[in-house]
This record gives sequence, structure tokens and C-alpha cells, in this order.
Amino acid sequence: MVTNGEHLAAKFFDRGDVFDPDCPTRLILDRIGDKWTVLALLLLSKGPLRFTELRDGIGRVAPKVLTQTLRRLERDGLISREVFAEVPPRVVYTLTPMGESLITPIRAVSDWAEEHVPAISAAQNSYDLDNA
Amino acid sequence: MVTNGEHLAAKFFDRGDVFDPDCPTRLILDRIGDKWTVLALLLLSKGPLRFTELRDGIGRVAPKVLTQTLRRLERDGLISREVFAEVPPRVVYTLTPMGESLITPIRAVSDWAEEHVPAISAAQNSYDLDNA
DNA sequence: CGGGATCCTACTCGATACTG
DNA sequence: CAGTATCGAGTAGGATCCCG
Repeated sequence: MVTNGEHLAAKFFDRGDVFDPDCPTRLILDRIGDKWTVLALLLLSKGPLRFTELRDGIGRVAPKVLTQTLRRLERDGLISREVFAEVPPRVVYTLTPMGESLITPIRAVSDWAEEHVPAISAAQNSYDLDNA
Repeated sequence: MVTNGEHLAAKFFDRGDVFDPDCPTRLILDRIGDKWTVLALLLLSKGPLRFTELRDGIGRVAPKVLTQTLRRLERDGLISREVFAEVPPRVVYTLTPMGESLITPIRAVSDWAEEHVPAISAAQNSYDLDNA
């Protein structure tokens, strides 16, 4: 990953630096920026869900996109995917312990967002009026 | 962890409408998902900064993109933009009270991210090996 | 110094059809 | 049911140049 620079040691043994352009922390922030990732995690915070249950809970999502989202989360170790060899097939997604530990921070953000929707809308209207 | 998937969506709707496809909360989550928004906010949490200071602090970011980010934040009422009629010109960006109230939640997320970078990298490597 | 204007690439997301 | 395959569109982000 990091190939040069004096901060190499710090990067390796410290927690990392969000402001370093090469810091992998950016990758996590990018995940959260995904359109459905946060929603999927919040849905799963209440318990394991099947593919269709996630799709219905999220709303309008192309199956391809939902699969991409879930695969990424699985690769990151945030959720686990369990396949049951039945007919019809059944696949259950579950938060891993690490995934569960993410719930509190992202819920804090989404709670903030819901709380401040009116204030932000007002600010936007005001801004648009001043720049009409 | 209790599993009761039937009325999952209903429970979530009780505490908000994040899962409503048309909910404006999505807009805030999308903003946070922007590539530089969180970084800019965290930088500004230490005090007012000029355009160039933000650019240098963030790293490699095209001025056009940084301007877009800052304009959006200003429109949302999260930061304020103050222009000084001097030569050379000076523009200072400052967090508004509402912007400051966002710092705690997003710092919680970024702290989580920095903490779990090693675990996530390990999970990714393991996943990639199993699917080689 | 702090952008605005312009052009371009990449990637995400979406819709639809099909399958083990 | 739980995806995969394919095609296509919209847009955030990037590179570069220029101006008050």
C-alpha cells in the first residue's frame, strides 16, 4: 500500500490518518457513502435478513446493485452470508460483531440527519433566495 | 439479538423515515457520502480556514471540486463563507453552530473507521484468498 | 488568492431478462 | 429465491487554463 515517505511507520503502527490521501480509512468512508450500505446495515441491526427482505426493506434497488453492496460488506467483514442448500434456496445475511460495532456511529449520524432536516431545508431555501 | 423480521420496516418508520425512498434524510446521507465533505468538516472543526488551507489539508483535490463541496455545505447552513475585500483576496470558511453539531457524529464514524482499518484489511485479504 | 469555465473519464446506479 | 448477464444513463470527480 504505502511505498514511501517518513510517515510509513506511523501509518503502520498508529491508527492511521484520515487526512492522508493514501490512508485506507478513506475506503471505509467511501463505503458509507454508498447509496444503500448504511440502509442495509441499519436494517440488519435488528436481526438477520434474507435477500428479498433486504430488498423490500430498502425500497427500489436493482438486485445487481444490492448484491454488489452485500458482497462488499461481506468482503469487509461487516456481514456474514449463509447459504442453505434448500429448494427454494435460502440465503441469510447477518451482522458480524464488527458490523454491529458500526451501528452506533452510523445511527448517530442518521439520527442527526433526521433531526436537522428542517433546519437544512430552511438554510437551503434562504441560500437560494439570496442567490436568485 | 432477537429476530423478528416481519414488522421490521414498521419499527424503523416509527423512529424516522430514513427508509422512505423520497425522504430528504437521504440528501444528508448523500452529502456525507461526498468524497471531501467529511474531511472538510473535520478540518474546520479545529477553527476557521482559508480556501488554500483547506485544499492543502485535504490533499489532492481539484479547486472546482473543493468549491462545489464548500458551496453545498454553505447552502446547507453547515459552514459560513466570509469574503474580505483585500488584495490579494481572502476568503475564510467557518463552521456554523449546526455544522459544529455534526462534528460529534461524523467523528464517531471516522474514529471507528481508523480503529478498524486493520481488521477490515484482514477481512478483505481473507475473502480474496477464499475466492481466488 | 480564490475561484469560474471547459472538457473528459470513471464509476455508480438502474432496468430488464434470464437461470440454478 | 437469489442471484447473474447485459446494456445504458447520469453524475461526481479530475485535469487544465484563465481571470479579477
